[in-house]
Amino acid sequence: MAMEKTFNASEAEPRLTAMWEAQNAFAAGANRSRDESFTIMIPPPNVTGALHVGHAFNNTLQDILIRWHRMRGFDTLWQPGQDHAGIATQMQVEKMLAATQQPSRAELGRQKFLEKVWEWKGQYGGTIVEQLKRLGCSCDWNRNAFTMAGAEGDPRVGHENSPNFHDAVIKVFVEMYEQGLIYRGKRLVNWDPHFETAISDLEVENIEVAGHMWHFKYPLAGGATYTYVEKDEDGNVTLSEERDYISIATTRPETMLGDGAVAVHPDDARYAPIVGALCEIPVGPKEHRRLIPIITDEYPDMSFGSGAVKITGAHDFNDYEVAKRAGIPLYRLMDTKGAMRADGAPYDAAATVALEVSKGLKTLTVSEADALNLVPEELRGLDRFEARKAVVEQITSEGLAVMVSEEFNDEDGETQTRLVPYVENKPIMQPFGDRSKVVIEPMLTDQWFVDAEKVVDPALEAVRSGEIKIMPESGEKTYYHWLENIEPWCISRQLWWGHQIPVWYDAEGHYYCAATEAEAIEKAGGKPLERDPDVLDTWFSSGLWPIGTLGWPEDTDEMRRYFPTDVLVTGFDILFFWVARMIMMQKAVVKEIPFHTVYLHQLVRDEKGKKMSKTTGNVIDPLEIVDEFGADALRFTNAQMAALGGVLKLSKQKITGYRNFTTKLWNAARFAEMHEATGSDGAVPQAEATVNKWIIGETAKVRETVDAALEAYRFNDAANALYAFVWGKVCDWYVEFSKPLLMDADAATKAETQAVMAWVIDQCVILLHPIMPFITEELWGTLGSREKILAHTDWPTYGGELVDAAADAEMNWVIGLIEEIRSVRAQMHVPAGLKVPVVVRDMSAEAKAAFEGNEALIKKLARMDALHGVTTFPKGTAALSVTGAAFGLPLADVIDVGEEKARLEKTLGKLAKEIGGMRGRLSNPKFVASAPDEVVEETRANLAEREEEEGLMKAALKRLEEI
RNA sequence: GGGCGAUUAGCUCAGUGGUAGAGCACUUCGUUGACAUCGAAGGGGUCACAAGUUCGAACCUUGUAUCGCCCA
Repeated sequence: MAMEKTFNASEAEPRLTAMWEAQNAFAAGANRSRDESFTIMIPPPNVTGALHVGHAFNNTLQDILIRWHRMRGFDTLWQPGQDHAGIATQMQVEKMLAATQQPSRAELGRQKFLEKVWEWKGQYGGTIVEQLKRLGCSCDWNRNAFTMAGAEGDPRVGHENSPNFHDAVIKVFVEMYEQGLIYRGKRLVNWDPHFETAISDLEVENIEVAGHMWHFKYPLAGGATYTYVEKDEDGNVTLSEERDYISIATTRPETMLGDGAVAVHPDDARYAPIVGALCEIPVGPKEHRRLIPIITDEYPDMSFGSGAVKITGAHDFNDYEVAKRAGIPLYRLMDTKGAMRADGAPYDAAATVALEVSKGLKTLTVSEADALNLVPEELRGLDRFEARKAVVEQITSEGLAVMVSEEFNDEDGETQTRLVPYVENKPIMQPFGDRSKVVIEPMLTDQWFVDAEKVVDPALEAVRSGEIKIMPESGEKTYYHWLENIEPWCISRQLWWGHQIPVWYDAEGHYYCAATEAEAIEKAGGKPLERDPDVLDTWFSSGLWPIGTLGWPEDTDEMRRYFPTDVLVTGFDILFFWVARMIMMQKAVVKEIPFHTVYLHQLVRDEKGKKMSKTTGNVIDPLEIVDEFGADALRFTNAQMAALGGVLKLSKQKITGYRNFTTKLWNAARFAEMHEATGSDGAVPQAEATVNKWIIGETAKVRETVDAALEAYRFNDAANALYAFVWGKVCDWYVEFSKPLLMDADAATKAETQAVMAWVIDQCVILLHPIMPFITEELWGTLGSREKILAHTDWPTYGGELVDAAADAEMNWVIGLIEEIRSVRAQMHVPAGLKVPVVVRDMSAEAKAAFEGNEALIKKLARMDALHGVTTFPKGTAALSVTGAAFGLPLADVIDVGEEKARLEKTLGKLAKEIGGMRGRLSNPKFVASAPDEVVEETRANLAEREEEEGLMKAALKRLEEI
């Protein structure tokens, strides 16, 4: 049956996917023929996820590595699975509930809500798996894992093979707790007022927004005054005045209510007279104004603002450090929604206690300070941004804002000056939740932390020693930088969807960490206990992905065979979130590295380099691309743009180009099929004809290039080499060369060429399979009856031994001659269909042999008829710039002397430039002395060739001038 | 402010010391028996700038400029 003109991807892809699946072709160990294993853990996409271009890119690279190793006979495992994605999933399900008019999360309660989430997961969690299959991903789908598999409520639908994942997570928490690597503490954390949970530093995005800086006066206690003196650089006094206040600048006036002190730099002479004094927070009921001390600390920047900083330890990370150093109490002002607190005792009672603390009459424990609500009654319950407005208004109306003069035009258009509150409009960096997009509030809360400093050293050492290699290398620098400055990792989340923390509390607030409630009760001596309602950060469990998916803590066969895994392919953006934590946790838990290589890539962007986003409308949907162009085109594009460390710009135009490449390959195969040159047995064919020897050598070269490129994770090099080989060598030259041999040559040559052609096409298909699995598997089946599917076909191992240097040289000369004839024809406007004679003189024996050995090919491809040996060129002959002989096209009738002169002069110009450079180098004794011999030799040989060409061209030009 | 990276053809980008490359776009020609999702032939670059190292620099070093990303 004749092949269609193009590959029908939309018909073939699902059929091939089903075929692979029916054969269980991607099972761990499939096509295994050697002992070494090769394992990749998929970066688990969120269960809420839909395939985007980033997944498509990332998984294409993994699949290339996996298919390549599987064909090479490694014991190969690509472990798939999904991440439960705490916040994202909880958010998604809540949205669904709202959209379908079901009871909300709060109305349902924890138990019922979690049932809904599991139900939702069962329904939609498999979406991404199907999408990855459409891309051709050869994961062992029967092993599909889930980071919450085995957790309470898991109905075990589907086929997760890792019911232990939850047990593994709990076991690790308990062990790390017992080793003192996990602790509970009241610390300042990033609080997300939308989701009402703590989040880690990494989940915060600092974004520059337009903000204001207010300047307020904090009056000194009891109306005290001091002389405020400002000096310039030379020490000359520029300002001296009596002040009864200290000036403070802030971008967050609402937090003034929680101030515990004002800090100035110890070297700041301006405030030296009042250090140790008390000043008044200028907000709240007059009769209960709080007094706070003026202290010194290295933190304030003398040149910034007034040089004095208010210290609100419970709502700012820098202030928190200052407060801790100076023993300043931390007063929390807000509730979980980011509104001003409405709990606790009335303001006057709380303010009275705080005043005693400021005066040193009383000290508070952290929780006593936290219990104190210092929000005045009229602000209680107000949203933090509303409270800000109220505070500013109150201070300003009381005349305690710092005033500056401003020019304005009055009714008559006259310029006047007036005093206005000093408010600077300036960009400020504001923290936002990466999921909720609301302003994050630093908040003092009780949370669980991993003492990262204690587990960081083995992780640093693993990379420093080279045990783990991060590619590109710049990733290692980033890795060191972060790990060397690591902060405690807040791992508790006030969510419901996730691994519930295995800690139970008794009525007195003592807590017991254990794998099960029964064990905890036992530890508590039988007391009734209540479990910590919080769940673990999703990244805590995904940090255990490499071992959890292999059945740890059980001593499984898979753990022994596939762990440590080999390569992790993932985005740069989760280097800290996930990669570093996996290394830390695997090192802490099983004392081994999780993988030896990390391949980091950039974000996939649009063709202009912009981030894809729904609002910009530049999102490319990989599934639409697959529909339109086929998965292979998208995959080839992904591989082609995967330069190490490169920016990834995806464009439809590029994809179209590689879709065209699949058509090209298809048609080369179709040509082979038409000439019964298909279905080799895989053995390298024996060849007599130079052209066949040559293409066998070229094939061997490209196999070596592809292997070397993939070995070095240079996917772009592998893709480009294959593209250049298939299109530029096989299609452009070999298929064309083969035509006279297949159609007009003797039976033996024809048979040989059929065998070589069949082998070459098969090799193209094999070598392209990791990148383009569908079209190649289809061709494999179409072109022959095979013992094994292509995905299980052995990867070739031939190499340089197949390269025949003489054949190589001869074919390069033939190609050069053909190109030169074509070029002269085109420039001399010889009609494309016209066959022309060629004249030659001074032909070397080599050139003669090369010409005669390939006469049929040359004549066909250059559209020439006979070659005439001559002693002198006839008038009007255009000379060819080829070595080994003086060829010419006798074009007396058609030649345009002017054009030919211009052509020759241009060629001579180019030659002169090259020759000049080479002569210059060779005449420099230092070059000859210092450069490697082979470079010198190469230059000499090159120069001789160019000089020969130059001689021919000069002679031709001279003849032309005689006409 | 700190860290990392980039700057090469009109565009998008490869190129780790030895003759500046690819794809796309562009121009001209083409119904030659695989392919018009194609073929042939062309035009197009002071490798950001400056100084240095070297026989030799797009590549190494230093500085400058511009842009990007991450972290404060």
